[in-house]
Amino acid sequence: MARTQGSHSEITGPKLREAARSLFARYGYAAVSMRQIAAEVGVQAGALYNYIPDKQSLLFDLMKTHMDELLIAYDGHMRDGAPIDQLKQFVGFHIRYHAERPEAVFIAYMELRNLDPGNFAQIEALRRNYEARLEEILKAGVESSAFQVPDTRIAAMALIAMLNGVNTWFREGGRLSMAEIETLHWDMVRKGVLA
Amino acid sequence: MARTQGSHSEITGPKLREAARSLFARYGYAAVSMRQIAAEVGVQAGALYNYIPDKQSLLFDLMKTHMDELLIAYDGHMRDGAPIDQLKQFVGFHIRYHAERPEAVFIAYMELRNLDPGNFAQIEALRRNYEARLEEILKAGVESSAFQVPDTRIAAMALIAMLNGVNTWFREGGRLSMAEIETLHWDMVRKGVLA
DNA sequence: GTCTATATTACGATAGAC
DNA sequence: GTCTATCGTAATATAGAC
Repeated sequence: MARTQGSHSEITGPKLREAARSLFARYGYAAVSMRQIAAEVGVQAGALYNYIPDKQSLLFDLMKTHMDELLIAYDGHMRDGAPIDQLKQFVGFHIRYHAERPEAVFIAYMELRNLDPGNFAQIEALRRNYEARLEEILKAGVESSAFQVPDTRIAAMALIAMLNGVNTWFREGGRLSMAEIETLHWDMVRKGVLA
Repeated sequence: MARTQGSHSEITGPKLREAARSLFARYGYAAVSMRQIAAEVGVQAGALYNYIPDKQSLLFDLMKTHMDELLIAYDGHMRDGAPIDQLKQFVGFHIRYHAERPEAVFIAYMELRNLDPGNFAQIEALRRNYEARLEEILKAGVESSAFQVPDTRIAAMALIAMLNGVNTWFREGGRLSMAEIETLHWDMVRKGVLA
């Protein structure tokens, strides 16, 4: 510690993203200054521009990376099975994956309006992509008569909204464990879509 | 029009709140300047301080008023009945009331982190108050064996999260009417809690 | 009650030394 | 790659004229 000058490209880059993720999640993109981020990283504000062209790119990078990783993780996690099994996998994956990275999740849906139009369109496309994967499960369940869902699009959005709710209040060490919360939600989801 | 000076206390006050509500909802509290609000109202920025002590008070006033009115409207809307009927009333009330004032709703849950600590505590108390009313319905239903809900607190939060989801995508004139959306959600809620 | 003008502070971003 | 210093702009809020 205590070195105030010198080259640190391999650590400053990641630290910059971590600091921005933490601060944006807590105070919001518009309320956080480049100077605050720099202080958290341990450099002066000007030094940040060796890593990013501007503040907007930093926000976009965080959101794009989060969505890309979400889709990759989802595809790696899912196994074949009946619609009811796939739905259970989705619920478990969604709750746990999001609970493990609350900051990125929070930013991804609170800061959409602070994205430039072109950036917004890209993130929106990824979000719809994820939503569509749940809808496909619901559609398959309706076709096999396992589910009774009058409108799979609405149901997919409603279920994701419900599952996202966990992220607004869950804290490690609270009254319920993550596993219990998962069970309780799966119970409601299952009953809600079953024929 | 075209009068650029003079007294307008009876219209400027409400116009100020309307402008702030609209701009905060669209761009976020931190991203909106007093000058922007003043331009929307049709006065200079300094004139706004005849109506509010500072920007923070303006945000708090919008959120406090919204929550107060929500609770009053809820109490005026609810009628006695079996838990299942009360739950249906809650779902209908919540979806419609929130759909009618999307800006205030959006602000009420996106701008919580921009409230000063004392203001935050007040709004949080009102929000928990509203949530508790749904939980009471669920508890009554469990006691009468009409509902099977293992954890009424979690279920209340999950259901409200699901219903709030409507506000993030509903637009008048879309594929589905408000009544259809209400029916679809009631269908899921009902099945999700029934014994 | 609103205006113009301004005090004070902070912002994002850049330039040039090391 | 990071520093110090700074450019140009804009923020909240206030003062005093009308």
